[in-house]
Amino acid sequence: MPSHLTDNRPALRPEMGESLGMQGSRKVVNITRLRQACRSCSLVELCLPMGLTSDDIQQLESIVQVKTPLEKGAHLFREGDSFQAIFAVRTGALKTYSLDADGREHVLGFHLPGELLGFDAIYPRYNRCSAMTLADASVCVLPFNQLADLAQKVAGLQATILRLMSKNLSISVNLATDHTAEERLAGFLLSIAQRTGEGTELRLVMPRRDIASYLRLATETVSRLLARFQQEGLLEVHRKRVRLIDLDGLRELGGSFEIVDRTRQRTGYQ
Amino acid sequence: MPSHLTDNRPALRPEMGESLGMQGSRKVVNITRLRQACRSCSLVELCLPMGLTSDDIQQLESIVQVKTPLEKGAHLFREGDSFQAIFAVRTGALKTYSLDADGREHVLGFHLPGELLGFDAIYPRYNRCSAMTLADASVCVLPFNQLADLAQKVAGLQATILRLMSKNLSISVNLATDHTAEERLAGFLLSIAQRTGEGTELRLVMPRRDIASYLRLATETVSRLLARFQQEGLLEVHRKRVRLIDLDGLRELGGSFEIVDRTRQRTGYQ
DNA sequence: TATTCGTATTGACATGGATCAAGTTCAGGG
DNA sequence: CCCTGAACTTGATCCATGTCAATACGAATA
Repeated sequence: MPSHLTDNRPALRPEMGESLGMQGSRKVVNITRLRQACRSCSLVELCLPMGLTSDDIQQLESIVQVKTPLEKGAHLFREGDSFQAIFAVRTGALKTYSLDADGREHVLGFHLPGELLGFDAIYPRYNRCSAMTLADASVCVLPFNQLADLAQKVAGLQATILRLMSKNLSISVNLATDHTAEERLAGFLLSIAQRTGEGTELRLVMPRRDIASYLRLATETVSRLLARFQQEGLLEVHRKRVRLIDLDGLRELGGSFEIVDRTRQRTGYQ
Repeated sequence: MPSHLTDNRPALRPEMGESLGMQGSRKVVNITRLRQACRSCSLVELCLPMGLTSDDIQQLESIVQVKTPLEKGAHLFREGDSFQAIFAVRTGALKTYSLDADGREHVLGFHLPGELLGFDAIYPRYNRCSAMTLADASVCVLPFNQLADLAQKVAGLQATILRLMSKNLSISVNLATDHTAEERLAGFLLSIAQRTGEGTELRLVMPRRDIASYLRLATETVSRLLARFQQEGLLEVHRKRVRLIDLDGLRELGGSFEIVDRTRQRTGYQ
C-alpha cells in the first residue's frame, strides 16, 4: 500500500463544487492571494511568460496565485478532482501518477521548477491523474478560466499555451514509442540534466521506483542498468547522485528517446 | 525498405519557404481554394466546429481549405517539413509515423474522419512525423496562423482547440502507460469501434503491421491475439473484417487502455 | 554509536512477446 | 481464371526484462 495514501480522502470521481480544485484538501490549500511577481521570479524565462511583453506579464501576474508551500509527499490534486487550474512549479518537484484497476501506481511524468502541469485535464474537465510532491515544493496556481480569458486578449499568451501543450504532446508521443530499457534510461538522464540545468552533476529527486514506473521498467532493471552504465564508464552513480561522464556515449544510447528542448538555453552542457 | 518511400523526396530537416506546408509535394498539393461549407459537412459535430455558434462557424469556414483528394499511400506531410497547418480528415484514414535511426517505422497514430492532426508540430515548428493515407482520403487544411488569429477573436474556437489538444495529450499519455499485449489490442479495437461509429462490425483500414507498430507489438503477436480472442468467443475476425461479439469481455480486458470519448455520442454500441 | 526501516542493489529464475522461418490466403492484374 | 506478390497466419525458439528472494546500505532517530 503506497505511503501517500495514508490520509483519508475517498473519491476518484469528478466532484463539482470544489473551488479552485483544492478546497478539498485541508492545510495544504490556503492560497495566499498575494500577487506573484512573475517578473522577479527566477523562472521567468522558463514558464508561461516566455516571449511575452512586460505589459502582458503584468496582466498574467494579476491572475497568478501562489500556494502555501507543500511538504514532501503532499498532493497538489488527485485523480477525479474537478479541473480548475493549471499549475507551475516554482521550487521542488512533483510527479503525476494514476492508479490502475489493481491499485498499482503508474508514474506519468515528473514536473520540475519552471514547468507546468495540468493540461491533460482540460478536456475531460477532471484530473486523470494525481500530483504529489517529491520534495518540499512551492507552486503557482493559474485558474484555468481566467487564464483562457486572458489568452483571449493576449495573443502571445495563447501562442505560448499552444506551444507548451504541443510540447507536452511531443513528449508523451515519444514516451509511447518503443525503446529498449537502455535507451529509455539514458534518455531520461539526459532530459533531467537538461531540464534541471544541473549540467553533469545530477541529483535525482525521485526514487528508483518512480523512475522505473515512469520508464515502464522494473526497479531492479533501473538499478542494474545504472550499475552497468557505471561499469562502462558512462557515468558515476551513488544513490541519488549521478555524475554524467560520457555525454556522447549517453546521447548515442538515449538520443532517440530524449526530447530536446529548443526553447531553453541554460548554462548546462550543450 | 518501406514501400511509401518510393517517391524521391529527400529532406528530414525543417525547411523554410514552403507555403502551407505542402507546396513541396507536387500533384498532391494544389489546394482548391473553394470555401468548405463546414455547416453542410457531415462531420460538423465531430471536428472543430463542435460547440461553436453558426456565426463562429462561418468565420471558420473562411479559412478552411480543401485539398484535392489524396490517393492511398500518398503523404500529407513529412517528418521535417516546416509546420504550417492543422489538418482535419474528411474521408478515408491516415497514419502518422516516424522513422528511427535504423530506418524502422513507428506508427504514432491513426486519424479517422472527423479527427484532426498536426498539433504536435506547433511547438517545434516542424513536423516530427510523416502522415500517410491508408486509403483514398480527403482532408481539410487549417492554416495555423490564421486559425490562431481566429481563435484570438472567437473564444469558443480557442476553447475547442485547447480541449482537443488536451484530449490528444490524454491519449498519448495513456498509450505510454504499460499494458499487456492483450489489453492494448482489446482497447484498440474498442477505440476504433467508438471512433468510426461502426458499432460491432469493424473494417480495419490499417494493415496488421501498422496496428502492431502502433501498439508496440510484433505483427505476429497481433495475429495470434486476434486468433485467441476469436477462440475465446470475444470476436470473429477475417482479415480486415472484425465483428465484436463479447463487448463486456473486451472491455474487461482493454478497459484500462481505451480512452473513452465523452464528447461524442454516436449511434454505435454504448 | 547502535537501531531501524525504507530504499537500493544483486542474484537466480521465469516468461511474455520478439524473432526467425515456413506456410497460407487473398486481391488485383494479366 | 490463373498467377503473383503482398498480407496474414502459424510454429519453434530465444532473449530482454520482469518477478521473487536475499542482502546491503544509509539517513533519521534515539
